[in-house]
Amino acid sequence: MLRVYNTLSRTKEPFEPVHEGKVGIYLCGPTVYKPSHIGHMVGPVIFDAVKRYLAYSGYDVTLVVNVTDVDDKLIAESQRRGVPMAQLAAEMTTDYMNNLEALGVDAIDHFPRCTETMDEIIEFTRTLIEKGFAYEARGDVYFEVGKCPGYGKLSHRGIEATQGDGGGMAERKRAGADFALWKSAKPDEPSWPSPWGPGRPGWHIECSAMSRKLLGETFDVHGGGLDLMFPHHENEIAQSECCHGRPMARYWMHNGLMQAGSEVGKVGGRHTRAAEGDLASQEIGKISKSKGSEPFRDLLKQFSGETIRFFVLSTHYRRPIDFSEQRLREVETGMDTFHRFFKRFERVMGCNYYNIETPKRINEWDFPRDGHPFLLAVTKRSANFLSCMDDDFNTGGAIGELFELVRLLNKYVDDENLEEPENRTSDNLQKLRIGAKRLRELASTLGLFRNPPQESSGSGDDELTGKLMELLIELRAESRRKKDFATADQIRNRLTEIGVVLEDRPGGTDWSRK
RNA sequence: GGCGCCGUAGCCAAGUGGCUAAGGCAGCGGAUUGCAAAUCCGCCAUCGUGGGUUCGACUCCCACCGGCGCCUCCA
Repeated sequence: MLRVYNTLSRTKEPFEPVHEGKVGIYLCGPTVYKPSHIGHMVGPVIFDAVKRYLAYSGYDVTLVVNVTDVDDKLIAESQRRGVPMAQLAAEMTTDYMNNLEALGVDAIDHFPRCTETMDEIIEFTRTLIEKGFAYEARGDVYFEVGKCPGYGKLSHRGIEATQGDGGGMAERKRAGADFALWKSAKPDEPSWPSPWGPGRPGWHIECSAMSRKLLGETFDVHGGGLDLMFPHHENEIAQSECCHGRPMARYWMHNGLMQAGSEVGKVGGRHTRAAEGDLASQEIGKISKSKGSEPFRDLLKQFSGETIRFFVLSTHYRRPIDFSEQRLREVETGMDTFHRFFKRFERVMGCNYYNIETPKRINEWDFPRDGHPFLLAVTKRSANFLSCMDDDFNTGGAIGELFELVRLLNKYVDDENLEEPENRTSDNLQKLRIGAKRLRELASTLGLFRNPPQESSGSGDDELTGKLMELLIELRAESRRKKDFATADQIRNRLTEIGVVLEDRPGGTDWSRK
């Protein structure tokens, strides 16, 4: 039974979608005015995994992530750079999409743009005026917070605590807490025609309009970073619920924010065991435009998207996570265990791990329960994995079970001595396949290990390198046969120095980089 | 000041009112190996501090200390 933590109630609640078997998720996406940094990627990675798991659990899931391509920051940046806003937005949207692709985030169904939702936004705004929840003031339209019963129920604030007069427009508002639905355009600003004159949407209204357009008046999950809870989400609720007279979303899920030490941005450098006191003294804080942080695409030069994905999912989504390159390196080391097993699987089975077909839905489990200890252990760990995920998407705990699964698989290969071809039987191969399949199936729900990592493609090295390695390995094998270990070790040591690792196995010697 | 979060081994990180407190990284010992690498086995925590509730708390309550977020169109 899946349980989800709902910010509205501050408790974990049983998950019951509005329409049986279907789930609609809306996630607040980026304002595309600058290249995205790692903080922007946390939400997409988490909700991509949430969707995968829900789909695996049997739901028909629709995931929507909006792209804000009209906004004050966008206008400011386009003026600063002397580039049309639409062009800037297009560039930054491409950057964002590339980053998502690198992370393996491909479960998002719709990316509505603000500029493409203008009719709905205007319509929404007009309805709010008609219903008396909003008022026009010299070309602006404001939502009247005082008219909205229950305002503040998400962030648990009273209206009196929600002052903040924006920038200079306070005198047009009836109350300080009122917020803009529509902003009149200054002469040099991009604008869209409206019943109130040329202007652009306020920050919050697009989400209300888009979510209704794509998911309906009441949908299942609304997600976003913790920092958006107030005022953004609070205002979305006010707009949508006053307009529709019914709940906007059943579950509000807020992810913790990525934090960064002063280390962020320092690429490369020494990474020998960092001195103990070093980390403690670092200033930790939220990643934001003011603190600055490197564009995500630059981080991708150092770490694979999958490493970053693994890193993000290794912590529970509601908790803050500290970014550090050292951490990422450690994650890489951990992931190697999986990648090595996948190669091992291929050696033993003669077929590619990444080609194993896995069930898309949990009810398609086809696990023989014949009481074999290995299979029983695999089943136990698989069940634990599901329990973790069912408990408010505890991806950290689930990943722990994944490690247990690889251990079990490696142990089985060891115990059965499957590196030696003569020990392979259809029975033990079959069991190994079943176990590996389960690992792949579960990891897929987190979006992990779906495709081979870049490095291990083998084709990355040219033909000459391959031939030369073959030669060296052959020479070394010859030396070993003659018990000339000095020469054999010299070859291996020299190769280690240049970043090539040799591994001797029953079937021969393998080499790999790094 | 208001609202809220967090403090589990050297580091990261799950979890739980009583059963061996997951897992990862690092480290140590062992099996394996000509030696390695990889893999496997084993070792490595009384859960910030002080009270309280309870037959029993790391888990619930209170206080304190320490770290952090929002209250500013920052995911």
